[in-house]
Amino acid sequence: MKIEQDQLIELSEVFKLLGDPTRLAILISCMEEEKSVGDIVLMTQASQSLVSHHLRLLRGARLVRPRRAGRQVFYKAHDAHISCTLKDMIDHVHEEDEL
Amino acid sequence: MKIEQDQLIELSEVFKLLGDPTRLAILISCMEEEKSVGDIVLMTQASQSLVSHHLRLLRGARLVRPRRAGRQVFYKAHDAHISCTLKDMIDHVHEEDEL
DNA sequence: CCAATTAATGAATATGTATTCATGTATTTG
DNA sequence: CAAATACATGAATACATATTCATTAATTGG
Repeated sequence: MKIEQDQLIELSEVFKLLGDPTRLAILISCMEEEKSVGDIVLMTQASQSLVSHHLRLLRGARLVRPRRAGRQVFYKAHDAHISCTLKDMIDHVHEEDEL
Repeated sequence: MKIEQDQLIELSEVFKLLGDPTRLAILISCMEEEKSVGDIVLMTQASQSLVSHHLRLLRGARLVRPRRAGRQVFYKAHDAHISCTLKDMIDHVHEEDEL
């Protein structure tokens, strides 16, 4: 397995973003359908401010993308590949429980 | 996508481990074949101590497994699923470069 | 325009963690 | 057994980052 230094860092930065439970929950919550920030706040039980901060990071890494609709902003997982990888790993975690 | 709180945390802890470039490099370096700690030190250009510390974390999460042979200890990626996910994402990073 | 709602931001803090340095442990060889 | 090699560990430090609090910006409805 070969990998350049740049790519290594790039990759680890994505993992780092997925490595916080709150942020991971946020990403998962808008993996299948668009969710408003308010929705995400409710689902994750995190403060509005914290959710916004995390969303900014996820946006910055292009892991989610925003769509403004009136005063609400809807977020959705940006990349299908990320979604699939996530689903795979979630399934993996589920399987482990069944052993 | 449903996921329990426990699993969310478990999953984010795995990502957190992959989220450090040095540790990710270490894991990648022993993804296909066993590598001694010394080999890993050479490949990653990190200090022996740092490599050992990271290996302990990776061991703790069962991401790698050790095998002692004389004075050397060989490490290898523990789980095929992790390896596959990693390969997928590395391939993904490669593809992005070609766009 | 004003008030209300929804989201984003900046600064401050508290906590976590990557890295180093010095040292300790296991194993082999002479 | 002594010395050398290969790896692990603990404490200390430096750095990063998650979270909160207070405030600001954007948008809509009255």
